[in-house]
Amino acid sequence: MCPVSDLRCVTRMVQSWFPCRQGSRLARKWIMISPSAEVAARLHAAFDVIEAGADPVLKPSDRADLQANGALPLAKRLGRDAREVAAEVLERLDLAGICDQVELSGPGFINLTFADSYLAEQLAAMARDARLGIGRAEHPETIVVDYSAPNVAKEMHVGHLRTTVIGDCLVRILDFLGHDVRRQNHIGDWGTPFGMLIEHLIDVGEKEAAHELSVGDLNRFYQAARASFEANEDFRNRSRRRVVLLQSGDPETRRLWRLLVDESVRYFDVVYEKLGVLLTDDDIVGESFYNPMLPDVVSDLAAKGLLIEHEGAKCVFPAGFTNRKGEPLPLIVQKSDGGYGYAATDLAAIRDRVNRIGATRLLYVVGTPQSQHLQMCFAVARMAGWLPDNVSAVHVGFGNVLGPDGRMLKTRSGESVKLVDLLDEAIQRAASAILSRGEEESGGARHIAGEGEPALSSVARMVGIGAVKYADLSTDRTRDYVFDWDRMLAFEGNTGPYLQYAHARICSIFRRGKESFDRGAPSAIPIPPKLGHPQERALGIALLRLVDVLDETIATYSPHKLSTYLYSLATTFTDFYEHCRVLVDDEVLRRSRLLLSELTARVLALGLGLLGIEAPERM
RNA sequence: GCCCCAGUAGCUCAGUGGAUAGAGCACCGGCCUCCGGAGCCGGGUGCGCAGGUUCGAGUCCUGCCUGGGGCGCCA
Repeated sequence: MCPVSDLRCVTRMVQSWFPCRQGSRLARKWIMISPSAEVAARLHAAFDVIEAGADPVLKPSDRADLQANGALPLAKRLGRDAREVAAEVLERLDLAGICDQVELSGPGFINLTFADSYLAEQLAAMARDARLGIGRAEHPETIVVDYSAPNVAKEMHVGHLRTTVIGDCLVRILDFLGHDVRRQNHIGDWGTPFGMLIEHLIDVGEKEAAHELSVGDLNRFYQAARASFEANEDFRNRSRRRVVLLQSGDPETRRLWRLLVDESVRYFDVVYEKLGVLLTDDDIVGESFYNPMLPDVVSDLAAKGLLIEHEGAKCVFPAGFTNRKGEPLPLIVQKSDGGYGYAATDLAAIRDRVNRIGATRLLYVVGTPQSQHLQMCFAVARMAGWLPDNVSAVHVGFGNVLGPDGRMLKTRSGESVKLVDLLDEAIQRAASAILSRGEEESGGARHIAGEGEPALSSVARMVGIGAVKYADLSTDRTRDYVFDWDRMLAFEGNTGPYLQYAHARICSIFRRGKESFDRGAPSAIPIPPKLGHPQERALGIALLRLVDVLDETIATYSPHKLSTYLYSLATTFTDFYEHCRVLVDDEVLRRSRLLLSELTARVLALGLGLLGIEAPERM
């Protein structure tokens, strides 16, 4: 199996592209800008002389720009003095033109300070590149991302928020890094509930049912079906017969089923559109798609001798899973009544994704409660040979969305919150936040007021949806997080609106200075910026971390690492902005600072874009 | 009972085995004639508990405590 760190191709590429004294290999189709990776490559070379493959343990430092701690563990292994080993590394270390200070400190730390000229050149190169120095993967993978997965004829609720937002973010980043990303929306469009739903559809009338479903009144439809099922013996019998008809392919039943699916999908599209995610109808590969493959899944498992019949059910017992009595825990593939469990569908999906799609990596953006189920499916798929060693499967799990009371977010009446209601409230709250800022002396709405009502509603949508997404993507996905309107919509702190505002303010500097830039194109002023002030230098270094941050973000599928970086970049820019006036008379200095400002805006716009958040130029 | 996840400042959260654990919010006191206040400076006995590994532990290991979740035919 590929380790997760395989996606850390970015750093590895840099290391292989910038080896010592092999500058000719720089002539590549695209560039990759990462000063720390450059330094790492040279440190590796120096450490290799002492012990091949020794890790320099390079980190950002508060005592210099970078620090290499690798001499300490290496000295320990060799039974030598750490300062002595570090000194030997320094003798072999060639950082000419890159660092102008390299010093040995403490018990064996190596502190490294970049030469301003090097940083300035790297920033100019970053500005020249439409992709801001982010290269494409040398060996692109085909990566399936399974996310969102709502159920037909059931409301999309707050529980679908995280999978959809996180999954979409990972898709955007992987795609940007040059991988072949395949979105898979595994909707719940099959199973016994459809007998009940189709019978209810018949009772209500097709036209009325289609209307209810397409406008998003899914809860009422589902609950009414459920109520009939529980209250009415005749309805129950009809429903059961209908399930049999559906599974046997009865044309009229299939037509009614298709009606349910199509109307639901139409509604999902409305929600996706509002949320601003990439998912389209082409990404829908529902459970029904795998239905014809299930018998083959079972027979193949049987042929491989993995299937064990237990209490009438056909099961596989992967090693390492036990139940509450300590007995082996089965993955039930076929139920005792002959029906297929969802495990069978998941196994069929793995086979399909590996064989038909040709995936080398499978990501499942699914809540942590499903962890055991997915691990069992992966284990069985490996036993069956459906998941070869060169294909990895990863559960990208996430925690719950909690209300202010610290419990799962619910409405006052205790129902789950409709996702579409939540999004509408976000947009409405954003609009009033923007308007109330406009009433203050120098606040925001007047800056877009001239563009009329559509501009306000457009910005409100970007800010409101962005706030919800950012709140979700700015904390470690494995933890639960508390949903708090006031905090996520604040223009201060680590929030979406703050970052959007930072971006808009930089755009404002350009407007005032009668300057402009194109966020998706090479800069018009790709000059090496002056880094004489500490704040200019700090901003430059922050900008040059972008590639490393994306690398770290995708290595653990943790969007919050990108969020944290963007926030720190914005605060670093604020410090620069306070100390270094951009629109000065000195033309050289003005262009230099405009370049730093432009790069910051472009990094913010790109980073927010990768999170699935839009960055308006005015707000 | 077994397994998984989480526990860091009053609150919400960062924190690659490295040197003195950081932000934001809230609170108090000062400051700023300035590109849209994105403000600035000062004010804190915080890593659930106890062991262990290590030159070095918020981070790794073991046990416990607390909270959430999962544990055979729903998906």
